[in-house]
Amino acid sequence: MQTTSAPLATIASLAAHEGQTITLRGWLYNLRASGKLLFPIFRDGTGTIQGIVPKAAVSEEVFETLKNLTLESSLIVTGKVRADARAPSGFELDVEGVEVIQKVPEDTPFPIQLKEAGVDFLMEHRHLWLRTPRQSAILRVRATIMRAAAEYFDTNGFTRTDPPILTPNACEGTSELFEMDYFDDDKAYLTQSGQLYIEATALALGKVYSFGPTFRAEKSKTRRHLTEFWMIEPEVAFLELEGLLELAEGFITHIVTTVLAQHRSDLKVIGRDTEKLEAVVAPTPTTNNSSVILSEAQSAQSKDPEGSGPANAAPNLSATKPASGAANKFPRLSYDEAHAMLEDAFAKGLIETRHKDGDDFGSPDETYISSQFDKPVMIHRYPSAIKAFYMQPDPIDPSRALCVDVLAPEGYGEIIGGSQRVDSYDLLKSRIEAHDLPLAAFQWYLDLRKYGSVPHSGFGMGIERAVAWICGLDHVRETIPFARTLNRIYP
RNA sequence: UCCUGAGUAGCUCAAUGGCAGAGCAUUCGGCUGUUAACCGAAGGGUUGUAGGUUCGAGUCCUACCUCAGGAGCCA
Repeated sequence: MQTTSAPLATIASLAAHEGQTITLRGWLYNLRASGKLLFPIFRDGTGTIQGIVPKAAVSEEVFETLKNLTLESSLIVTGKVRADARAPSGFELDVEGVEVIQKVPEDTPFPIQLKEAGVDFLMEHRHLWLRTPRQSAILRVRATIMRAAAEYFDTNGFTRTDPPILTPNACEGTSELFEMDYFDDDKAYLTQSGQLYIEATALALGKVYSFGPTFRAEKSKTRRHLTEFWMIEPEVAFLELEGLLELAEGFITHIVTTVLAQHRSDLKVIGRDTEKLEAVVAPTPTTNNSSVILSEAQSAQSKDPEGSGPANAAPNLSATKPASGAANKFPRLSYDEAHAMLEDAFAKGLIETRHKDGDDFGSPDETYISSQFDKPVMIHRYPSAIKAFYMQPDPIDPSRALCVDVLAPEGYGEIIGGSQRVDSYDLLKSRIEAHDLPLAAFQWYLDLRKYGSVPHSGFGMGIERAVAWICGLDHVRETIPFARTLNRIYP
């Protein structure tokens, strides 16, 4: 077998090798046989292609080797690339030679079947499940989402400053944190957010972001929760809430645009309806929709360039607009407007439980609200009482926090949570005390308000929820190579 | 922590309280254009665990274990 004489190629690049004899290195994904004609399907990590092996066209050895080969055996195959209308990808491989690297034993066949399988079984075999085309496609899209997210900040003047993963204590209690011994008598906790630390780096560097894993020991068992997940968090000095909303719009728009540009075929394998994603990044039409008018009024305020003081002097934020110049506005609702929408829906019998004014929104509430729009919806100014201690009160109504939750469309729920931060030393100190948090542990955080405090804002986006939404998945466990959930830490 | 549901062949699932079954996978045989191929045959079982009711339990009862979906909480 002269399998190494032909040039190496990947399946994804076969269109460029039509008519040539090439070598592929990969695995046997499936095998069909029809008498003296074999149809092996090869995969190599970049895609799959069907090979054609007529008994009369190859040596007895090659035919028998392939005929008896087991699924997921590793191999090197040589063949000629030929366009064929019958092939899903448009190309087939006329096999000329094959070299088996390792044959999967017949008595221990590859456990992941092409037919249906249950969640428990698949998760128990996650290390092998990853080989299936759909799972591979999801991981490729995830990689692009992570790259595009970092790229958006990298090209807009942000400096990446990653916070520690081991932290001395919680920012909001320790019950949701993973605890571990830290030498002698100390305890350490796995971070649940780098926010407090990047507030410090933002005041050092202006515009910063962090990107890394975070951990929550919440006993949540839902399609939206992992105990270990990745979060990307920007934090910007001299940025107020309205600017933060624009930042989130530009950020999400860039990510979705990039995925649509680079992963059409992967999204097709995953089964994603890309029209829903096109709608997200479509330039905002001028309409009479009240929430759009509201958002334009607000952004007009915040865009006032040298206007009302240092608070609006966020540097270069115009650079975060889409390069095309076309504005992509997401609908914006205040907490009160969202509550009114839910009241209306309850009155019409569209939701089962009535939302109580002053309470946070539940999952069914978020699902209803986001289903009213084809773009992500931004809900701002929640009651301070149900939000974190570090959120700046709205000067117009101090009972409201200058915060925002971004809900993904199609019922995917919250993917971004952010706020303008308290910048007054005295207010922050009283908030820490009111929340019964240990003042000593927050001394460094209070220092940030003592030495040149400025208005500043930031948000965090959970990568897995964003991937689940963009890929149209029904559970975040498929968005990360090895999901960590309440009941599973294997493999 | 609470609510709901599910555990039967390697996988996905059937089985009125009365003989433990099918499809896929595996093995063997057939088929020169198959698209999760198809056709024929074979092997494959401590019905999650421990008790209980009954002439008889996969099926009914109790406890426990495991998993799933949801609530709360969050990204």
